[in-house]
Amino acid sequence: MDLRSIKYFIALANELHYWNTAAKMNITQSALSRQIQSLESELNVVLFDRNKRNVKLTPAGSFLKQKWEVELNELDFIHNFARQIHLGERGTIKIAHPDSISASIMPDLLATISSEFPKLQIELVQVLYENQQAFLSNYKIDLAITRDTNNTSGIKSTKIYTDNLALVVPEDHPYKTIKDVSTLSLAEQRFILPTIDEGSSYGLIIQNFFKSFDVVPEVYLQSEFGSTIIALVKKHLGIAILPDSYLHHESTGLRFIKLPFETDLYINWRADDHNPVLSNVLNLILKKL
Amino acid sequence: MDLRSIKYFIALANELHYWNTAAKMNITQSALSRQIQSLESELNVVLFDRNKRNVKLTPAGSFLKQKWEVELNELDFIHNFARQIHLGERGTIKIAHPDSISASIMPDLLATISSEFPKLQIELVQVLYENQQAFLSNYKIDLAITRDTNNTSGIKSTKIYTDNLALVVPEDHPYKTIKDVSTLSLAEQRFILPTIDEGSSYGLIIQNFFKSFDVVPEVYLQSEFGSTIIALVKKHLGIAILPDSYLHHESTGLRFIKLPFETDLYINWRADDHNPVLSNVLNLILKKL
DNA sequence: TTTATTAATGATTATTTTGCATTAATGGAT
DNA sequence: ATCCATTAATGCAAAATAATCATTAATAAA
Repeated sequence: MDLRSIKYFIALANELHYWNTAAKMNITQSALSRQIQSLESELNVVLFDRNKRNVKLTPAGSFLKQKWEVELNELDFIHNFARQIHLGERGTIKIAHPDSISASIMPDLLATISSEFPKLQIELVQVLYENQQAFLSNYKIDLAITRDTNNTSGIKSTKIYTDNLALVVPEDHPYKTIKDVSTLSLAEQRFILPTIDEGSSYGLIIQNFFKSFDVVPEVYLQSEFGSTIIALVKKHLGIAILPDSYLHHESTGLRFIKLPFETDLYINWRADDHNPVLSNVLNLILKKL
Repeated sequence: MDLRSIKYFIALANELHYWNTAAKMNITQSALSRQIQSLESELNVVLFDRNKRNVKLTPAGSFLKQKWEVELNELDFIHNFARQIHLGERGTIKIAHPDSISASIMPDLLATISSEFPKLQIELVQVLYENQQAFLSNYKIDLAITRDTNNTSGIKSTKIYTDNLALVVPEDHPYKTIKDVSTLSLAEQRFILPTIDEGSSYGLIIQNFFKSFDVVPEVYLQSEFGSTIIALVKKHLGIAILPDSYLHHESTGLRFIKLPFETDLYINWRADDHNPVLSNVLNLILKKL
């Protein structure tokens, strides 16, 4: 049963006149007549009471007109919706991102995405470093923003941002600029550092910093979460090394001393993910870069 | 867009294999492939992610599968329902009937109809005599049971029942049988009679009764509704003449004296009404007669 | 590297739909 | 009553659409 013939039927049910309806539908009266006939024979329902002069809906026809109008509308809506999904304008995307950028580049990024695709639902997730890759592979997240490149096959990565490392100290700390930092004084500091995983390139950069001063830091506290680290520094429990982007967080009572070491931000996604939502968002991010 | 191709789509979405699906649907793989392609191009939505080896639903395809399954079910239900209406098994019929038969032949009639067409909805209406014809013509009722034949063009009538008139008196009334009734005593009675309309054949019969006794009755109360009349007779406010079928009503405290005058029952319907529900019901009634 | 599997596609055939011309029924006008 | 205009159905030919068969091309597995 063709939806087109149902549309013809509804038009005829409104006009109750074959010639007029056929004209409106841009077909001949003959074609319309046969369309209705085939509908009737397919349904085994007489739709119109008609003689050579008059056309009138039967009770069954009147019932079907009512119902079909609703159904056609519904289908129309569904098809439009599907088209939006196809175009990547609808749907959901789950993005994991590190805490450090939640106040700096994330707000910009989200604003851009949602102004370009206002119907898109974005879910933000904080995922522990060790789980990120698995979550991506298992479709628990669609996009991961990380400070490490991903070497897994099936996952693609691109660098999207670079920021400096900064030494984070309380406002009353003797370190005012980079020039105050020396091997001697560094060795006396107590450090609060992120949990550094084996082979993490982010961890490597931090190690490089210490190596450049030929110091092995006293690390007495570790946390995965930057906001925790910041709170601890504020309470004079130590000093920290964090990406510069934390400056965007609430940072009164703290001093960020920019260091000549850079840390990169990458986005990671499944190479074989053809979800149009993802490619749209990806394109947008890469275009903005 | 053909519903058949949507069914193919759903089958393929379940199988995710063209050859198997084509076999199940009794078409060739080539035909199925082209059906899906034409669906996709008509919708402007890619339904499956596929290469020469694998078939997988796209997000839009998966959405459509869900939605279309529901819609197809709905349509199926609608079409079946329409078929039943067509066959006159479903739908509604509105029947007007006089009060007098609501306890005698109506229950039988309704039982017959609803056992034959259990899905039929029957609406019973009490319509004032003067409105009956107009209501029928204006499609407010489909079937009118009356005590008068209908002379309007476009309305068909058939007699379905005949019953006797009866004199209705309180149990303690001196009239015990027809033999007690005389011109002299009749003239002393106070009568409660139905509102008698100009040209009503039912009214004519009642007039004939009085004429046969050469009496002009004292009518001091008139009511359209038999049950009201009966209540009044019970309270000794007068005596009445009613169709015998009122005997089936609650009638303790009353005596029905059968009179040698008959009143007929007719059914009336629109001559041009092709509603299958009506013709079914009509056939049933006429067959039972 | 070879083989088996499998979706797509070109060419042909079959089916369905359409348009044109005509027919037959019917309501209204004379 | 009769004729006329209107209008839905229909026979036939043409056009459009869909199906089949045979083949191709990609690819996962042996």
